[in-house]
Amino acid sequence: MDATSRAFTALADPTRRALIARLIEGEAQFTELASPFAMSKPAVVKHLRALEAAGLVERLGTKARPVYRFLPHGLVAPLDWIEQHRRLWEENLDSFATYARSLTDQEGGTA
Amino acid sequence: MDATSRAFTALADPTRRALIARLIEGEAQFTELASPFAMSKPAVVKHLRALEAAGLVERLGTKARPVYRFLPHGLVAPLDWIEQHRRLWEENLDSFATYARSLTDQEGGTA
DNA sequence: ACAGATGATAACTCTCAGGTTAATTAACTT
DNA sequence: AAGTTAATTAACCTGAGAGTTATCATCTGT
Repeated sequence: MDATSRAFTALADPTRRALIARLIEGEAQFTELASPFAMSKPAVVKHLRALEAAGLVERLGTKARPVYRFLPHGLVAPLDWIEQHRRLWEENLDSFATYARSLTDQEGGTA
Repeated sequence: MDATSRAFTALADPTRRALIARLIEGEAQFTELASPFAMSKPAVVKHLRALEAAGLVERLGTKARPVYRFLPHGLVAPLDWIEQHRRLWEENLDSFATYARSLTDQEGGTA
């Protein structure tokens, strides 16, 4: 699976988006990260692993009491994809407008 | 499922991203949309349904020979989410920098 | 009217994501 | 060193996603 797909997949889950939102406030231990959610702790662990795999989060400190940190670079791939395609869309609109105008100018009539 | 999750889910699949990229070039019928892909036609139909459900694509014209069109508004929700959280991250960095500077200024030492 | 092509649906398989409980590991505390 | 707690891993269940083939419906052209 490519990096862009992994990033979009990671962001597709509301629990994972909430974890990111929390980590933007600052680093946190697992217990604090898991506390807002109704689900079991292993479920939260899996979400954190998905975020790690997508490069959105890293684990620091000891193995038994790690601290989780947000990695903003993980947002670059999905952001770039969306912005590039929005730009392509706008350019396409421009070129269509230019084309339509050239028709109008040359032939003096609407289709 | 909320709209943001649907949009990110739709964008998580490379086939669906390729369909969007094609539709940005202009409207297209089903056969043309499906032709670049190795998979069967029903598989492409399902991807198009996912894009419709996410508000990224609409179907126009007759039911039997529809034309598919890209809907740029479908990119708004995921783009907003990413940009908002990137902004929050930057503000958080700023506030941390401000806080750290205030400590340095007042107490004249590094922690 | 009917033959061919186009697009969609039905029904099925298979894999994987997201959840559970129970067991395990690793660090602190005393 | 023994016990406690925090975090993870193991093993399992279930449902949804992505694909298949076969069938059906609807236009189009002659």
